[in-house]
Amino acid sequence: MQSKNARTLSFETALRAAGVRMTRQRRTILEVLAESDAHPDANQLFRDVLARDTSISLSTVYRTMRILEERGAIQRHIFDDGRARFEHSNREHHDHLIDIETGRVIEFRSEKIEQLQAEIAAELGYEIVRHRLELYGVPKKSSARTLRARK
Amino acid sequence: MQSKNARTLSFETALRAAGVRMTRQRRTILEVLAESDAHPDANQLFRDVLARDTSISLSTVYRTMRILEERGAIQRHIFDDGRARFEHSNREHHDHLIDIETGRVIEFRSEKIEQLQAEIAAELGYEIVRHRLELYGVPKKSSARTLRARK
DNA sequence: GTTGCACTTGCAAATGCTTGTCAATTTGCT
DNA sequence: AGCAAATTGACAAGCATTTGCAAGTGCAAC
Repeated sequence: MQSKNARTLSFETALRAAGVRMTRQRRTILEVLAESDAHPDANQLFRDVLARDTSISLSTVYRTMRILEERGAIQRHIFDDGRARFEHSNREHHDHLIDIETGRVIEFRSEKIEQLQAEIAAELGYEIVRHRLELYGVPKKSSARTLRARK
Repeated sequence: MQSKNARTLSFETALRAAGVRMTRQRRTILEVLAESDAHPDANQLFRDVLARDTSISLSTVYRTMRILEERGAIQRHIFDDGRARFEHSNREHHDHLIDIETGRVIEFRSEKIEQLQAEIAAELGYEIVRHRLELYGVPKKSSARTLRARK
């Protein structure tokens, strides 16, 4: 509770410093986004936000997302379904593994892959500005992990 | 010339075997796609195709792309501009490096990265069905490659 | 080569997500 | 409190892509 507020507040402070006015709508949207550990799309976010404040429009959700993205406060991901999904920026960089069957999004990070990417780009004469790595998969029936978990 | 026809023909044969009727429109679209070494989007493809046959509609391009994708004959990529781009499947798997400044798409392949991806997925209890890896970058001013090229 | 019918096509209208317009409201500064 | 500028909600518009439908075409069987 306390930590959640702290997280939201620091978020607000940073945005205020960047010249973003704190409106009731934005505060609510930020709260919802801060508490969500998923990767909601605009509509999902809109619905979640509506549960707390019935006077927020979808336009505002989109506008807020755009502003937050420009300020670097959030990140926009577009997976294979074509819709934009949002998540906080104030966390470590990571890539995504998407469960094709359920749509669940799992985050992961691999230093090795990051490094290899940089090497490959360098070989091609490029410097990476950003990248996108998404793995689409299905749960393994009999992975080592599953077997271990069964014991 | 000869090889181009051969490529297009084998393409046709395979599709016919898969139960796809060969219409004038589809043949033209396939030809254009087979000759293109770029990653055209629907509109670009449409324009290229129009140059050979004025009686082909954009709908047909889209419909054909969908059918070819379902048959595994082509692959669909959606980069950061949000539009779908198409390319032949009858080539080795590869990933993409996109030049942010020019939009140029460079293909590359890394066995190591492929392997790492599989390992990561396995650790998370998943099996990869497909993946998407895109590097967005800018040309390096002074890479080893550039220096070498200057000599 | 003709026939028949399911498959295709072009066109226009519809879709789904996202952005733009604008009058009315709200924010943050003084 | 008072005001300029930023923000909002409602709705229209934009864009890539898909779909409904009437007319046209490929191709397997005759």
